[in-house]
Amino acid sequence: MKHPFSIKAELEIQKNGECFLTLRRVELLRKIKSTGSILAASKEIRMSYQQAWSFVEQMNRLSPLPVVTRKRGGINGGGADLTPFGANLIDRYEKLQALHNDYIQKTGEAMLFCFL
Amino acid sequence: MKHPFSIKAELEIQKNGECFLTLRRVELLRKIKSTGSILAASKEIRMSYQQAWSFVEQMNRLSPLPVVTRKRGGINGGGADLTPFGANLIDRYEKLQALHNDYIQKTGEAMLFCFL
DNA sequence: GCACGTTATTTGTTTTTGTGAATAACAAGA
DNA sequence: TCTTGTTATTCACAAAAACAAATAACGTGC
Repeated sequence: MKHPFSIKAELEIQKNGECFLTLRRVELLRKIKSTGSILAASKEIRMSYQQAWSFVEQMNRLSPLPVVTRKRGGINGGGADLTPFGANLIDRYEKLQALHNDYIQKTGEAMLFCFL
Repeated sequence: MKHPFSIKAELEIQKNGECFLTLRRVELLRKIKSTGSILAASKEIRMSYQQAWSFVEQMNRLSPLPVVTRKRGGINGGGADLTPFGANLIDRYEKLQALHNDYIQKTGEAMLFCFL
């Protein structure tokens, strides 16, 4: 039997105080990788295309190297994909997130103690 | 310091998915303790009284024990103060926050690596 | 009873944020 | 040239959150 309290802490990577990477954005990147399209990715994770596009735009702008490559027109109307740098990025983020979850889970007990 | 990237992660304590405690709320609680008034506290941290009041209301509602005691009317028109439980709460939160900041600082390096 | 200052509550406005729809731009292939 | 499906862009609307102001409720001291 546990108390109904829990601790949440989402990682956010910033550049100059501007948001660069979050869990939601990594989710988007993962879908872009698997679908090859910003439009398809946004639909799958229930995000408006415009927001998905602006996230990609912002990440590319803040990043020292491009995260997503995009092309329009062509064989299938165009598409998008991750750069190797972008793929590396989500790997690192997910590992860090996993470590962080463990940490929160463990140290959070000390806090949640007082609710028993 | 080299690259302009940084990692942020704010602790949020929830009950049944509802927000119970955040850094901002602890800040409010601290000011309530020092001023003895929700109104004065809200002014000092530049938060509207209504928001401060609703935060206090929500925290008290979610907490197993009251966090803030309030009275209206009386000698100085009324006032508010922390319960011992509430005071204990901000102590724990701040310690946890400090530990967490250390952790983020340390493990974040592994992530920020790839921006060099 | 009246003044005082805070809590408590309501109402309307503003600001922010996200969304949906519509459209242009694009480049390959038929 | 025409079709196709995506990226890129704009605009108006919707939903949510924050805010300001006004007002009632309260209890102590005068």
